[in-house]
Amino acid sequence: MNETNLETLRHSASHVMAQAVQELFPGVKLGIGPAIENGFYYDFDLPEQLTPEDLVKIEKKMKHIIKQNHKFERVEMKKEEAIRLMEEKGEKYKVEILSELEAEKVTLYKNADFVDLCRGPHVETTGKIKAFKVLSIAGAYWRGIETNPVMQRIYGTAFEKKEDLDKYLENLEEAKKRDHRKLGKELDLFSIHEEAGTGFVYYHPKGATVKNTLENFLKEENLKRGYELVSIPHIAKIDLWNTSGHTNYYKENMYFMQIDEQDYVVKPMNCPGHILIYKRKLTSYRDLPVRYFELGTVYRYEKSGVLHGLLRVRGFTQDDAHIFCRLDQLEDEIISVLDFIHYIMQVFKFDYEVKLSTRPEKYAGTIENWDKATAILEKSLQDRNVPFEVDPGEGVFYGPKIDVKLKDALGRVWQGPTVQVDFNLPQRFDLIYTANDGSKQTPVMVHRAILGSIERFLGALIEHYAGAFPLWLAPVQVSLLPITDSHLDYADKIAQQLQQRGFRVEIDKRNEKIGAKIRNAQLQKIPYMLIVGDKELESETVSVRHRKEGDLGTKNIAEILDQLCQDVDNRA
RNA sequence: GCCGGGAUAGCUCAGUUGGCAGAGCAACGCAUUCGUAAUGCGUAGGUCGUGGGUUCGAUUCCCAUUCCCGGCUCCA
Repeated sequence: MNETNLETLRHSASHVMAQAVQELFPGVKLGIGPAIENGFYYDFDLPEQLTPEDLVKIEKKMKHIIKQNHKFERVEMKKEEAIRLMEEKGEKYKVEILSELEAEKVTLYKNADFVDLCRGPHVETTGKIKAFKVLSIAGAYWRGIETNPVMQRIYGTAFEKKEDLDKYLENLEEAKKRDHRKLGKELDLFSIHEEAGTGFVYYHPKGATVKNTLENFLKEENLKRGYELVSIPHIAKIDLWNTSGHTNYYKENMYFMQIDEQDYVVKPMNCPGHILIYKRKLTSYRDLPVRYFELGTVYRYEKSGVLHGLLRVRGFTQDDAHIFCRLDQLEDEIISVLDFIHYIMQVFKFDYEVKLSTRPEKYAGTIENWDKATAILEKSLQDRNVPFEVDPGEGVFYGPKIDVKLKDALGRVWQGPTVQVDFNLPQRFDLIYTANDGSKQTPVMVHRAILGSIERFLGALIEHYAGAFPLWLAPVQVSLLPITDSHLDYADKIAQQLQQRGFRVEIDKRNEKIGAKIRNAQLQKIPYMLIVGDKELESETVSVRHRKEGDLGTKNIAEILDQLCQDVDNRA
């Protein structure tokens, strides 16, 4: 079944659901019921609050309707006539939609006694809907506008075949198991504390190890590519943010404080800081491009309801860089950022999709510059044979951008790297460089982040790997499992040898049987377990067990070190 | 921020129609010294998220508040 048909099927299912709800709860007012990416929903205005039990009833009723195999009939009528019909039925939301339609004639779809305003198309009969499930209830503003009344939205999904539905439901289960908040607790990675403030992350030793490993990796990769490390304070006087314009268009997200009758801001972004560093001296055209990199921690106030584990927080660290260059250098810079992104993404085995966002209605700078920059972004993508889609008008007001969406092991999509051209800040801060003719010119600025926020990326990584980090990232890389207490000294000796080579090692010294120690190490998703008993002690070896491959047999120290080094090098 | 649901031991959860608070895992102790996913016995652990109210008595009912969960809106 192709996508259009699946959409039709799901949309038809949403009609059936609305019909079921209407039969079960007379007096319900209908909102809208579209097909969405993984299913469909329908919004209802109901005096009583729906419960999970109601969902079961609704699903039953739907099955009944489907069994009766009603025909979906297309009815065309004049708009006024349709408005009258919906007014009679008391469907005020439908009337609202209809009166905003410009067409003279509208279509309605009818199955049995149920009529709904709808563009269609639909499957021929309700009986065509075979594999479906009602999933959940949630509140949703009418037409998505915050000031509108809240409706009850019921989500469901439908597939052509039962196998597809089952697979989807299994996928949902798998996603639940991989939830980074659950794994974060189970693997002792991080916590968020009520008394310290929601949205602020505390990394435990293991989580901090992963974060630190990621950060070191990024630093090295940035240095390799000609970026220079900078570092800026977390607080700056409000004047800086007045110049940058943030106090204007970003103030809802900023933390303010007053000290000695001076207003200060906790930085929500790093760019103004990097700009001050650029401005410390006169820059020659020969010095460009200047590339400043920082693991910059920023603080942004986010509405309480949007916070979500590591994925949406109030304090986070960006792998942020700002490139100051001449317009004629822009293309090369963009291309090398694209290569950089590609390299990093394949390290983590993420597939990705690319979007090019163009000029929005409100914008800073000249149209000529916008067109030039957009053309350069486009050309760079073509140059590297990166397939991309254009998101018209989705650029930031200060310049066009390239957004990269990561696809994880379950096929879910995450916001990833971003590359943004900026004409606005160089002007606001009067950035200049001296051109070869001695004139003062304004450089172009590029904002880019590869991982985006370390917090969000780490959250995505946990789910991508289901908590089983590859060896180079694993907080504990090797667990030594002595068979009995008499092997503790030997385990210590091996551990020291591995530690000296830079590996993160742990010894399970508990008075437990080997089965229990293995189980614990497996649950902690530790890549390598080294079992040591009498045999190993005598022969100066270890028994190697890999968390995925199981028993790998006996190896001597040189062999296991070799294997570990290989895995780290391959980032396997 | 908005709508709805929640908060009980370190973790996962049960429970009280208002009357001394429960299990498994983890921790600790003792025994056991064991070969590839859980050895046995015992000990300790709680202002039942926080603040008010109703009541002879509140973990339970009511109100407020904080935080969490599912969405909406917004976003890295």
